[in-house]
Amino acid sequence: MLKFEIEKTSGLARVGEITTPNGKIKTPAFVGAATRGTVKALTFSEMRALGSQAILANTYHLFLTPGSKLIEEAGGLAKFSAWNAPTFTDSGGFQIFSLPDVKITEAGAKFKSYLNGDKFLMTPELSMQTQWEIGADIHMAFDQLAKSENRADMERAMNRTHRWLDRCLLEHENQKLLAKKNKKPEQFLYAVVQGGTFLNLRATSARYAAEKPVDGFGIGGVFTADGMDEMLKVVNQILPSEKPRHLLGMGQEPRDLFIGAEFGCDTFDCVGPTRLARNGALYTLDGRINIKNSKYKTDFSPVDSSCDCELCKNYSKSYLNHLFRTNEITGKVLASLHNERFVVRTVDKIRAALLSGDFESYKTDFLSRYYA
RNA sequence: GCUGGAAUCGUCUAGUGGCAAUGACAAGAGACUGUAAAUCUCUCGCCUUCGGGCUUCGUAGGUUCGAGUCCUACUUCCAGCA
Repeated sequence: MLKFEIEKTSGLARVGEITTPNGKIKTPAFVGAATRGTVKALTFSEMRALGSQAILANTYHLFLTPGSKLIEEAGGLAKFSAWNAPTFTDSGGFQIFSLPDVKITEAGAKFKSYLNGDKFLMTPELSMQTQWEIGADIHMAFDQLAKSENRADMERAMNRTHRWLDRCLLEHENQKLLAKKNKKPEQFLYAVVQGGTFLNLRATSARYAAEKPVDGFGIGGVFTADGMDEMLKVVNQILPSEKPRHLLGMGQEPRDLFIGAEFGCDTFDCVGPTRLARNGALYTLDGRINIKNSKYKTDFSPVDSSCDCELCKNYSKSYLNHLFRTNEITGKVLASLHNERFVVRTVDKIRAALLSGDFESYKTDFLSRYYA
């Protein structure tokens, strides 16, 4: 069983520490999105320097290239990428939802490779096998997101997710035995809770997952902070408190992190910070700015004077504006560094505030300023 | 000096009688939440009560119902020859 120690709780919120074979994660924590085994535009030494504790890669992408067997041969994702710290893999379930031309049956999802059009069938079993080969510390169960907000669709996807979870667990147990025999480090499985915006479906899904011998939980299918507090309240009151919970894909908006932590989520991952950065949108305590705007051409102040990242300590908005206008790679690097630092630090401060009992005031101060 | 060729929105460019005029870049703005995303969308002559109105394709004339497109002259640039 995955080791998760809770240091303090406050309502549904908790401060804790997850121990993986590749190291510890102090929670709540923001996990960097490293879909292809890299956080776009950043090196892992930069990620470490900005305080990132863990990364999340994607089974689908790594399955296609370079292939999970190769990563296994290289010694697993943490070693292959030289990240050498805790790793998660997403199951590929999200790709069923987001890619065009995916056919879903009870068996699994027929994908078409975006690289060369090759067709293959991703099943719960194959996802588990692939994740074991990739060798991340924490795996996500292969799940299905509904393609509409329609209740019937949502319920169907949820039920399929549950049936697939059982298959994932069976395969995971097989892989666990195999690993033991081969003296490979243990790897852990999170079940994924679905149910969309329907609170009773969420409750059903949480109850289903709660009874399974999994190591933790992913909460999936969330796309907006609207109603997220109510949903998390329902789900996290049902999920056993002694196991960690990961809020899948949320964190582009700082409010997501506050709501997520307050209502009992321990880790977050999101592509938003780095994608926004590459596209010129930067977080500041006073809200998001678009560094490409002409008004920054002659603004020689830092992006966020309270930020301790490399960008804000050394460079001006004017310089970053110039890098973006001239499409210099370094602009995207510095912006990514800043945004990633911003979210990591925000979650770290949430952790500190929970510990000191100042969460409410920190939250109010931050959100009222950011969304003013 | 002669002989060809060319001048179109900030730049390059499409356009061979129905055109406020193509495309790219630049510029201005917006979007982005388990990443087929260093991507995508919108605006980009002036004015507008959003119906439309006005002024545009080097300059000046002309032909034509209609000219960026055809003709004449001029101006500038390019190439070749002297």
